[in-house]
Amino acid sequence: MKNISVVVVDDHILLAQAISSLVNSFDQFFTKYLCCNGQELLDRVALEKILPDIVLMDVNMPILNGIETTKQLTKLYPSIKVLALSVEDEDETIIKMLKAGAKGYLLKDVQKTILEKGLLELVNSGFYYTKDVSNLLMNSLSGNSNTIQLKDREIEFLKLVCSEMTYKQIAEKMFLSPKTIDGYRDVLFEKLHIKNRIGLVLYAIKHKIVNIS
Amino acid sequence: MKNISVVVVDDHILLAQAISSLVNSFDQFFTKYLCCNGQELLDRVALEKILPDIVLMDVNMPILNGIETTKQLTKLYPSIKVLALSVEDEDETIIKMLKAGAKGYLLKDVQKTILEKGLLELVNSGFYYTKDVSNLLMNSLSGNSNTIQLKDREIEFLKLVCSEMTYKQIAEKMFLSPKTIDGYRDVLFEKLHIKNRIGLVLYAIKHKIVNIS
DNA sequence: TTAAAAAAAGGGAAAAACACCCTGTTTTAA
DNA sequence: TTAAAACAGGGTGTTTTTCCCTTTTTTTAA
Repeated sequence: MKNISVVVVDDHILLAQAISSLVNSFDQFFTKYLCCNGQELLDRVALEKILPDIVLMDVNMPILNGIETTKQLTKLYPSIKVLALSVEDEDETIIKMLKAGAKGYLLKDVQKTILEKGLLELVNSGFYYTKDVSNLLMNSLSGNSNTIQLKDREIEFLKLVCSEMTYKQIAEKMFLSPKTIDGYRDVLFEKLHIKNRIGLVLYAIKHKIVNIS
Repeated sequence: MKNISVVVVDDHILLAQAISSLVNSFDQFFTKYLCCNGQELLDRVALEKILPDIVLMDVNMPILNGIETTKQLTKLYPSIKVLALSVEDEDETIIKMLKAGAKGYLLKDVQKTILEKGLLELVNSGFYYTKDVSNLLMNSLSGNSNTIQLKDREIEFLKLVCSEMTYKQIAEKMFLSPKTIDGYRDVLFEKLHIKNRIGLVLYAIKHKIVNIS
């Protein structure tokens, strides 16, 4: 009966164990093992002869986050089905996760029956999208993808903006002229419909470009 | 055997159910019911003849958060033991929660055995503190409590600082002269050892005075 | 009830941020 | 291979922020 193996990846051990306990309460599923972060999962899977059927993956994790982990995992082992499980309901994050190869995305505030249903669907159909996620996907794919693309250098700049440094000091740190920094700032103001540096800080934090720990 | 009742309060239903499943796997404990937020808990408890023994309370919740809920709950029903369960490891939050009347504080990244131990201790001793929390309490009580106290108006100001408004606009919104706002800012710079407005924004976000949703 | 403390308001000036103009060079893509 | 886009930088002026001060008003406590 219990023939479908699940691996739970979550940096909060108690939560991982709790979810594992829940999974074990489902008829057809059992938890193979738990991992505290993405790196641990990749290391562990690499050593295995028999791969897990499903990985229940948290998105926000230290060391190697859910998105990166999913990217690498699905590339190396396309047969493993990743179901993202997160508190994060930002469109951008969901899209990123699905692009990375996740076969479904569940918010942590769904009912456990939904989780069971999701796992079953994943086995039967190979994917599972809730209505919300489907709608999101539709909008995203129908040209409406106004995902603002930031360049590497802009992201680097944004990180420094979220500090008490002046633009002059940021320029020094990036080995650029203060004038160039002026340019970066103005471009971002335009791109993000923002008026001042406070706006940049709020944007960077909201979109997790920097992490205030 | 299963004679100690536990109520789980967490806004993420799946997590509440998962933790509940875990609790039910412990010998002496059973989950009485789940709540999605503090208000729901208070309403429910008010209707009951037999109170739960233990409440496993998340700290960050919508509608009525863990701290406020604990305050009210322990005031009305001192016999109920609240065990805080959170991802939050900020000293300030922990102190607040314990001051509110929680009998223990567990991080969500502990082992499930610790949870079981905590629950047992709670029943036997009436409280359960991990080593970390004990140390924190010590430092906090031994005069070393340099918890920076912000005034209501300062908090109101800080919230507005975390927006794209200029100080002049903030002054208007608070019905004060821009010069008074200058004063507020300078006082906070001094208090928080900060150099500029960006510092204020970072502080406010880090200490959850504003919530970037 | 009076002295002290805190809150509110203000003047002035330097520094930083912002806005808008511009010129080249280097990459990228049609 | 050529046009467009991205990148780096310059000049100038305005606004906002920051940091000195001082003064008035309100609150608090002795």
